[in-house]
Amino acid sequence: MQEPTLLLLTALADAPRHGYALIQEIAAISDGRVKMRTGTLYGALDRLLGQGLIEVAAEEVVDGRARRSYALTDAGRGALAAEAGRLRAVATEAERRLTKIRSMLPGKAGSQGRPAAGGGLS
Amino acid sequence: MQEPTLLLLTALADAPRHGYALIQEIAAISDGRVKMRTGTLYGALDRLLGQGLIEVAAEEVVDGRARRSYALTDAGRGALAAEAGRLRAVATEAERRLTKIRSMLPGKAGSQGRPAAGGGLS
DNA sequence: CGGGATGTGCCGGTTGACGATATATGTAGA
DNA sequence: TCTACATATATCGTCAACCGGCACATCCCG
Repeated sequence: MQEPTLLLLTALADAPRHGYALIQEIAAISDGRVKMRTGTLYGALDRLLGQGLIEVAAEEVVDGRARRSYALTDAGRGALAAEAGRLRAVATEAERRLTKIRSMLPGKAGSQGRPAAGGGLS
Repeated sequence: MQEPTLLLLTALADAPRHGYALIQEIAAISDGRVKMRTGTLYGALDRLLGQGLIEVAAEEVVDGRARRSYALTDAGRGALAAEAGRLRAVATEAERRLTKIRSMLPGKAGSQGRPAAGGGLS
């Protein structure tokens, strides 16, 4: 799962939303850094519908415009929770390693350079 | 940046490593869930070399086998730190939203359903 | 009447991940 | 000895996903 997809599921995590609202919500979540295009959005929406991670929550007409709302399914909630946990673990591990190397003085770091790789993440 | 690439940079974050060691390190980091193939590895390595995020740290011959070690550049460290921070923020936000919806009792959750989306992430 | 916001949808290009495959040496077991 | 496996690097073609761009339609404001 890539970041746009993660952002999309995150934007749906607390309430059902329709496509255009998702674009704005994702911009808000990412502090304006990610401006998802409609090509990405509707492609991902179709894919996630096919995977059963989201479902169509409502199809209404507001001011003459069709508006289709999407919601997370239980599978989608599970997938999002698993993905978020995994990514946060990797991110934490990356930050831990970056911090560690900064705390080591330059020159002859041999013995402490490679701390037992296994089991680091739970 | 996708997850395999993130894992690759993470595996290089505390010490230089050569290709085959990276595959094992990534398996360890991900608790055995990610078994990176050589196709993915060397493709990503070439790409990251081109982007200046990693560099060749050593080229030696051990037991008749060529062994090329890679290390993170300063740019690579910066990119990894930025990426890890961003992903952790999104993951945390996803978990916050998932938790929130679970804490709400069914029926008439209208007023608290949509808390000002902006600024949530710093 | 024009432009911008709202709203959904498709198409083609590019990138990156992946499985398969090739090559080569050292080590352990049948 | 011969075979299989771990170590080690590298290339190829395919496929999924993201992305920019475009098209279409309605509403509001100037």
